[in-house]
Formats: sequence, structure tokens, C-alpha cells
Amino acid sequence: MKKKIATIRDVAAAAGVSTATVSKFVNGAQRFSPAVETTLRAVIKDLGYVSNPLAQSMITGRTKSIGLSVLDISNPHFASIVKGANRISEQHGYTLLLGNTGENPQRERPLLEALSRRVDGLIIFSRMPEAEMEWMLQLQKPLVFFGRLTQMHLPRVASDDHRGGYMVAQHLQALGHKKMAYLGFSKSRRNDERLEGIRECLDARSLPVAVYDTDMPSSMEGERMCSTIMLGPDRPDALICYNDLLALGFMKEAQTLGFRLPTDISVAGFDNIEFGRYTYPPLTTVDLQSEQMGVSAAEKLLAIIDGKATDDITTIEPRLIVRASTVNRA
Amino acid sequence: MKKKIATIRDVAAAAGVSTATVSKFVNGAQRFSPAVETTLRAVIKDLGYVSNPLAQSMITGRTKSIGLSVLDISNPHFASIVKGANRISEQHGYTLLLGNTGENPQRERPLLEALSRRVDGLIIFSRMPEAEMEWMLQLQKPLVFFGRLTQMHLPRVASDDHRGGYMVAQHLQALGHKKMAYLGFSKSRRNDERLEGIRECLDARSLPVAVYDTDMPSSMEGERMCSTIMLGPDRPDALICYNDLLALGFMKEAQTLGFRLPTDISVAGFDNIEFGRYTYPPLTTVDLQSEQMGVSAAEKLLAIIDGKATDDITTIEPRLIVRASTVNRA
DNA sequence: TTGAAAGCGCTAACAA
DNA sequence: TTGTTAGCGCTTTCAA
Repeated sequence: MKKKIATIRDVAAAAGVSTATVSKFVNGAQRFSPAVETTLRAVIKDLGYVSNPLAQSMITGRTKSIGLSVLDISNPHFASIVKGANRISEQHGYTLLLGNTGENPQRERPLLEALSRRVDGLIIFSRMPEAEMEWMLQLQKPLVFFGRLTQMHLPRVASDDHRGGYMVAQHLQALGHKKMAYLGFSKSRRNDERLEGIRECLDARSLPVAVYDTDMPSSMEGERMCSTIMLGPDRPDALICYNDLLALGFMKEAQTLGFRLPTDISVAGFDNIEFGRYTYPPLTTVDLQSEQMGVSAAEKLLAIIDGKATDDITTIEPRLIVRASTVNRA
Repeated sequence: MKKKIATIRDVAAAAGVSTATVSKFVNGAQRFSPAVETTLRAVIKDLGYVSNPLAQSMITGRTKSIGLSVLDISNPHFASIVKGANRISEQHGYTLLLGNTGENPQRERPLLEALSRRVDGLIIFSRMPEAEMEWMLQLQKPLVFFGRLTQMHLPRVASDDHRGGYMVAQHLQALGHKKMAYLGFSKSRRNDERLEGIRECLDARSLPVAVYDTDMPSSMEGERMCSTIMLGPDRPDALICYNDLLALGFMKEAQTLGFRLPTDISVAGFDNIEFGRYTYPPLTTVDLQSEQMGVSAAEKLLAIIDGKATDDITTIEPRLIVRASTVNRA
């Protein structure tokens, strides 16, 4: 199984030409005499020669791959982003190298540093405070960032989370809800934007919003927080969750506790993960167009790598998807 | 932003030593005189020197990264596998390079060939017929494969799908079902194993099983196939699906069509994706321990890379998870 | 303990 | 159209 791998020199020797010629031939850099072309084609096939991308990259400085680091690949929101970015990368002849930080900001730096030297550019979804992100600029690679930034000036792709928050709050108040609550995830940058959007809408109508917080944006946490919210002294009539995963867990546990949904409480989330369609009741949510985010980020990065100018920020508009988990309280 | 990146030569020059010394120092290969050690440490920090893994790999032949190609990253089953493999890779100081073939066997070969030259080994989840897989051995890299193989002799990690099929069929017949159906995905190797397990159990009891097939193992396909199964002349009283995604879609559509679950039909799937807990009714399924599959595959590959002998096949036992989607028909 | 020198496999001028 | 030559940034004998 381990017969020696053929190098460009082996090919050159066998074909009786120089390595430079082989190199040019393999890269289709120019035209060749029929004689050379035929021999080379034959020899390459015979030896099973494939160029070594490592050596290639070392010289050209290009790896033909891009890195993408996400927070949690098992969250469908991120899986969709990866899927979108992967498709675009492939289309452009790039390989996507994935990093998964597992919602642990400690892992981000080493991972990104390792990744950065193997790729031509990076797409980053980070949980780091903006103040601690300076080192990213030292990576010496084109970067595309997900989310809004206030201090740093990086190319980025962001959803309008403020608007999304406003939309879902607007929807709920129009349905006649008076006591809303928000189950948030304060470690996330976007959490604040969503909450602000919600508040902007509700404040204008003098409606209150109770705020709860979680440690992880997972369905397990949604389940865990349910009793606190539903069995406390001030039960809300509608709950907006930071994401669909939290909403899924919450809904499940609420029903286990004996509540009826959406009769006792309306629930909405963010992300529009595929599985929101299959819960009971189906989940109202703000579609952030995850796959499109991945697509846009990859396109932007590739454009930067190719030296094309790109807008500094690409905003992706949210859409409200209304399903049966939110209902009229009139 | 683009100040020149420091090389080993810059460090050597600045410190007044040879590049060989720097190299050894960086790799902690031996001991040094205090003087050299202090200067080197200072210079490296000052210049912000980090060794270039590309050049390093070229010489050593090791990349410190492994490749993993999966069929569809947006299927939670694969996301879990990635998660498991990623964790182990990180623990061993390896970076995981992910490839997503998107259920398109055409993409597998180019993807794997591109990946193979950048990594020290590959973990492969493939949809290719075994007869067409010869080229994988030409990759000249340690390989770990997912699933059973009949002709090729590769290290692999496989769930006992036959047993899983038997378990779920056994469960359903014990509940008194008489007219079972199987919604399969014949493009998958494991489809046949599951079906055989089901048949082994049902044949022994002279119970029939109607077989349907899909093009994609997705929830959309499950929805699409529902009417065919439920509105045909021979409606089953229990349905086993190739995976949970199909089951989710099927259950949703069945209820849209006006059927009651599990009263009208019991449904079960394979994979035990997280979201099976949140459907209505919650889904009975065969837990394939996806994350553990990723863990085992990564451990096996790393062991092979390190030259340690490993068993040729690691089998992961399935577990039946009984939830409310299957019910007694007695 | 340190260094000189010879590459790893490839590309990029520049010459022929 | 083809070849010569000089590296890319690093490691690895082998000798000092």
C-alpha cells in the first residue's frame, strides 16, 4: 500500500524534460509541442502523479482552502451556515476547513491560529468580547466576521437582529399579548440587539418585558428554565426565546408540566431551524437565513482573496415565520 | 495590516545563531545554554515568530490535521459525528478538516483527493458502491471508514444496523402490530442491513413488511412519501423509517392529512437525533450513538497514524429508545 | 551545545 | 516552447 509517491522530478526524468516543463504542463500554463504533451500525459498517468499542494502552497502562498470556525456544529443554525459556505467554497475550487469551538471562547484563539496558517482566509463566528479580538488582525489573513462590531473595522455579514426582535414583538403584541418575557443568552453579542428590538416595540406601547437568561443556547437549557418561568409568581402570556433550540426545550417541558400550548403561553424563537416545523405546536420564529449567511460570508471572503473590493458589511434581512405556537389572545 | 511575517531566518539573524538552532529550540528538541535560551525566547517573542506549518509539513510529512468527509452536515446525525471526531482531534493537537459531499457521490472523489494531501489521515463516510472505491487506497493515507464492507479490508467503525433493525421490529411486534412497513433509503449501504434485521425478526413470526423507498433521507422526503403510504390500499399499522428525519416528516404530514399518531399508526426511526424528543408524539428510535461513532473513528485513525495496532473493526451497539410514537395495539 | 549544508516538492523569473 | 537556476521556510544529518 505504500509505494513511493511520484514527484515532479520523477515525471521530468521519465519524460526526458525539465521539472519546469512538467510544472507548467500540470498547471496548464501554456502550450506545448505535441511530442512533449503526449509523453507527459502518458508518464503522469503511468506514475499516478498528483502535485503536492503543500509544496505548491509554500511557493505561491495560496492554499486554495478557507477556514470557518463556528460555535457549535450540532446547532442546526451553524450547520446551515457551514453548508452554505461549503457550497460556495467548492464552486470556487476551495476546500473548507472547519473548526468547532464548542461555545468555548478559550478555544477560539488556538484554533484560529492553527487554522490561519493553512488557509487563504478565515470566516469567524466568535463569542469573544470585541475588546479581546485584536489578535485576529495579527493573523495576517483576510477575515470575514459574523455579526455586528462597534469598534473594529472588519468585513462582515450580519443579520438585522434588532429588526428581528422588533418584528416578533410587534407580532405578539398585535395578537393581544400583555405580559411578555424574553429568555435570552447574554453571552452572545446578538442577544442585546434582539432584546433592544423587542424593547423598542414594547416600550412604545408601554408593555413590560421580563428578562431571563441562560448559560447555553441549547434545548436542554430551555427545558431547565421552563419551571422558573412558568411556575413563578408572574407567568407571562408570551415568551420570546433567544433561539429555536431554547424554544423547543421550553415548549416540551411546559407541556410536561401540564400547560397547554399555545393556549397558556405563546412561544417564539430565532433562527428558523428546520425542526421548528416538526414540534408541537410548530414554532413561530424569526428566519435569519442561516444558509444564506454562510453563502454571503464565503462569497465575500473569496472576493477579498481575489482582491476585489467588497462592501464592508452585508446585512441579511430577517423574516418572521408565523406558525401555531403563537396565537391570538384577544 | 500586512507587516512581513517573520521566518526562522529572521529569528536566527536577530539572535545571532543558526537556523538549525532556532528550529531545535522551537521544537524543544534538546537543551541549550542559558544565554541562547534567553535571547531566543526574547527574539521570538519580539518578532512574533510562529513556525509555518506548511513548510514544516513538507519536510516531516505530517500535517497535524485529519480530514473527515460526511454526507450532509445539516443532518444532525452527521453533525454529531463531526462533533465527536472534532473533540478527539483537538485533544490530540490535530485540526479537523471537514468535507461535506452533500449526498452527491460524484463529489466524493475530488473532495477526498483534495483533502488527502493536506492531512495525515482520513475518516470517510461514503455513499459509493464498494466496487468503485479502489481509488481510495491510492490516497496513500491512513483511512478509517464508516460502515460495513464486504470486499475491502479497511479499518472501520460501524454500528450494528442489522441488530438495530431487529430490535425495533421486535419492539413493534411485541406491541401487537401486524401490518408493518419500512420506509427506506436504498442508496445507503446500511439500508439493507436495517431491512434484513427487520425481516429476520418478522419472518420468524410470519409477519409481512411492505417496503417503500426514498431518494433522500430528509424530512421533506418523509412528508412527500406520507400520502403514498397512508392513503394507499394497504395502510400499515406501524412504520419504521430509515432515519429520524424521514420519520419527522412523515409524522408531520400524517397529522396534516388528519391521522392521529400513534393511534392510527406507530412510527419509529433510526439515529436518535436530538429533535426526536421534541416532535409530537416524541419519536421512538434506534440510538446509533452518532457522537460516539465520531469519537471512535478519530481515536482509531489517530492510533493508526501513531503506528499503534488497532482492531480492524469497531462495532458500536445500537440501543432502542422507546417514546410515545409507538404504542400498544393489543 | 551549536552550526553548515543539503534538501522536501514545487514555482517563477529569466535565458536559450 | 523549453530549460536553468534560485529559492519558499523549514528540518535533519553530520561535523565541530
